[in-house]
Amino acid sequence: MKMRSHCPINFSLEHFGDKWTLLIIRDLMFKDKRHYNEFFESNENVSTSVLGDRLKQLEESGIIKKEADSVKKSRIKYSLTPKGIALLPLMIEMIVWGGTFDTDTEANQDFLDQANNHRELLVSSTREQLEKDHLPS
Amino acid sequence: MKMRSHCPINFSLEHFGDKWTLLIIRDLMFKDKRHYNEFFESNENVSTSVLGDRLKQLEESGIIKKEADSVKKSRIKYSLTPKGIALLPLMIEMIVWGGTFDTDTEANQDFLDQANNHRELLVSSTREQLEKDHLPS
DNA sequence: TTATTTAACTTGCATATTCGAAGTTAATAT
DNA sequence: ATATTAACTTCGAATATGCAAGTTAAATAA
Repeated sequence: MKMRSHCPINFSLEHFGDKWTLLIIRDLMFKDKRHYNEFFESNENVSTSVLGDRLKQLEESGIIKKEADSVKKSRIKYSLTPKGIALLPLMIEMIVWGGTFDTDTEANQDFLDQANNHRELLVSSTREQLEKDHLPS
Repeated sequence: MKMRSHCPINFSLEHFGDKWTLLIIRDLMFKDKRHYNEFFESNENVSTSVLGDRLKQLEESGIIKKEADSVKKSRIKYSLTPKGIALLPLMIEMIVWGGTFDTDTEANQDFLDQANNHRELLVSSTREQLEKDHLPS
């Protein structure tokens, strides 16, 4: 990967500084989506070519991983890695900022209140659940 | 602004989901840069056309504002608005993630330690300083 | 006073990236 | 045997980006 600089913000942007990558992470993290077609059916209408490309890049950078679904072996299941789960605090801040400044937000008010008033608890309980669902046991 | 959805994460991405916007915010927030040519001279080599476009969009969405420099009246000074200062927690999480996973990071280790161990204090003290420097008194 | 420099853009064009529609492959389900 | 589901690939068109050059207006230097 060609890096413009080793500024940590730039490093983050090189990994997910585009309009689509974090929507896939959102689906994995907060919407229990684990399959290609579920990402494809999201509200924001990603195209198959962009979706395929982003999934590939996320896997290459170790943020997600693919595995055969335990039920149907032809089906591919996507999981967050520890590096992907580490994006949780950032994602929460994205929700807080967007939920605060979009007058028509769909953000859950309880979630916003929790994020504002009991952030540590929200982060740790969500992280625990993600580790159960995504990391090998 | 055409919005793909009112998901708060999508709302955030519509505002700064690209490779350049948050680098301008970084310069304003952490590097004391307040002028066009200072942003232009950043390590990441933004082109003038993209820089001009992003400054315009950030102003239109109320994240930054322009004003005449108090010293030279021909000079334009950029400031963060409250909506821009509200990006501070998000920016700190970008620094933490990037600083954690880039083996060659330039991130300041003290800053990372503070963000990990005394986050509230780091946020509030930085916010206070930004309010002094950027908001009208 | 004239010339040069600085600052903040704007424009035009070549290149690169992204998009959307359609096609492909392989494994089920009927 | 046929249809459907899932996960992609491919390709031309639309869009965004990068680069060089040009513009404007004020400030400083000769």
